[in-house]
Amino acid sequence: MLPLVDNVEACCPSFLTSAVSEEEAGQAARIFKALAEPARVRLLSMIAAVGEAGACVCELVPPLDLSQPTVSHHLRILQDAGLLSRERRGTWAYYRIRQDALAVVSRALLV
Amino acid sequence: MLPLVDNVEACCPSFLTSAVSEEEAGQAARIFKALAEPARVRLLSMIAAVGEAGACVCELVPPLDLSQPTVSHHLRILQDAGLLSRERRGTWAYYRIRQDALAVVSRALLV
DNA sequence: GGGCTATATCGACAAACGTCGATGTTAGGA
DNA sequence: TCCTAACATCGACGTTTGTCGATATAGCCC
Repeated sequence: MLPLVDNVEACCPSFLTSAVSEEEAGQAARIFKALAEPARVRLLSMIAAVGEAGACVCELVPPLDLSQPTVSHHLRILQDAGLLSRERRGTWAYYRIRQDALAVVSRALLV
Repeated sequence: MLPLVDNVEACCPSFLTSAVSEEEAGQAARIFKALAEPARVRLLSMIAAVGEAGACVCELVPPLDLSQPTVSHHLRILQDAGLLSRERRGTWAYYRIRQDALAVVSRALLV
């Protein structure tokens, strides 16, 4: 699936200066929807905390009190939204924050 | 209902510097949930666009293709999240953006 | 190849959510 | 006081979503 945020400039202009179009609102809402779940906020936070090294799924499952399939499900949603990138190293999968994507969302909220 | 964002300093420290607690994640997620709907993004955008004057419900219903009760429902969710303030003037209800609340959310997303 | 480990996908189910029409509430005007 | 207008709440319905156990896939090692 195509990430919702793949280009810093293309998406989500500040919707506080002038009314956004129906399409822009839909794109913004889909990104916010990815963030609209405590488990996903914690995942994003934990992954951001380890920085460029990336966090593997095996580190992320225990802190959350959720099954491994559920954690994989949430990671996929964050990745589909363009907020995470995924990299395989051997048997493990490492997730990293896409800071540019978060910057876009952050900027969209400012006047 | 108590707004989720009623104090700029109290809520939502940046969750990108270090892992947030379970409770902080829940608070952040509830705010993002309020934004996780195209109709609500458009409402927020339209209300922000008119500035301090505030927007009355009668102006907000026609552009969205939704019934008046549904629009009232969305406005309530945004207000409960602390993103909007409401004021009655005669028969009309005027909604305004709470910029400080949006600033909190925006800052939480930055490194 | 066979077995083991890490992760992803599938199918199902309950809970949450968006939507509407109908109705309630509040305020202004005749 | 009665009527009308603006907005909010209620009750119901279909859809979406989070969750799990079971299963599939991918990759390492013996």
